[in-house]
Amino acid sequence: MNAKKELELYIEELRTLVKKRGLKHSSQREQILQVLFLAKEHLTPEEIHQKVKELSPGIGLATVYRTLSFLEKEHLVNSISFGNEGKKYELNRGEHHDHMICLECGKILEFYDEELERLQEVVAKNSGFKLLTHEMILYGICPECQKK
Amino acid sequence: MNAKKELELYIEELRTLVKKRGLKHSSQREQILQVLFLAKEHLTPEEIHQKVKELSPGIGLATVYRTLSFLEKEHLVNSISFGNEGKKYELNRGEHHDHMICLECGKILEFYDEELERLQEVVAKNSGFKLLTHEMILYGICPECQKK
DNA sequence: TTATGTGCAAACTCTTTGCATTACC
DNA sequence: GGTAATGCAAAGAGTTTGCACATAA
Repeated sequence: MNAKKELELYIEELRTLVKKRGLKHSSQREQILQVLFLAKEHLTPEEIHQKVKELSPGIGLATVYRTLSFLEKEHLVNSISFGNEGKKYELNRGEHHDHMICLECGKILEFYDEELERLQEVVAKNSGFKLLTHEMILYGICPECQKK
Repeated sequence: MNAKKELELYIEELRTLVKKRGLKHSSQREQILQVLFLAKEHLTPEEIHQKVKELSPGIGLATVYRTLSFLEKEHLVNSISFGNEGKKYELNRGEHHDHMICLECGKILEFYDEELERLQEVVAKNSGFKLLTHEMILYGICPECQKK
């Protein structure tokens, strides 16, 4: 499937969802989704605002925040926060993953390990805790920065 | 070892550290450490400020922030942040653990699982990532809230 | 005595909210 | 036409910073 078609699927999902909630569609929300779709990395609200302004010059930062809250609540995007550096957002592409963050260059790597996921379930169950979601961040030095 | 003696050890550690850095001791820092020592749960800077004011009524919130930064940098305390709810601090009692947070009541449970720790090392190594530390938070519903 | 720590207030950053206006259905 | 979404500006919350004064060494 090519990227354009894939993007259309996400937008379709957004339209369906908006309708289901009795809300109205807006080009701003669609464009924010598009920016997240095209992003190769995790973006801050501010960065998203900058990029969306190329499509809708007049868009306000508040709209970005409102849209991100909505999209996150509806699980179309995920956020990751670390330290005091604020939240960063990424499109929820359906495949759960966790993150490694390089303390040297700030790069965010993604990973997924089935065994780790399974063990978390076990640990939670052993405490009588009903696991809904989790966040695992490994901090360290990425391969490139180690070479330096 | 009784609690009083244990606290004195932490304070001694603080004094040593302060000296090593060429800094000066202060009663405020000592009392913030004491509040963290006595705390049964993770505290926000604001909560710490409230509690320390019982010992030093005139202490300023800025001092709490400055001290927490210092203590965290020196690994005498750990912080945990989730969502937009700001950071919470706990005394570093030397035993690493991770957290489960109840999305219903906000309670923070601690846990430690050797196998999970080991697997994280493996996963990082497989990516050529040099693991230094990590943060794992399981979100869900605690046993008490499930009963309701 | 001299450099560090503190308290206070102002400044800053990130995020949310109120309101008049615009856009969707 | 009626309701939700937007843009703007102001307000909030949390945290940091500058500066004069207090305090430890």
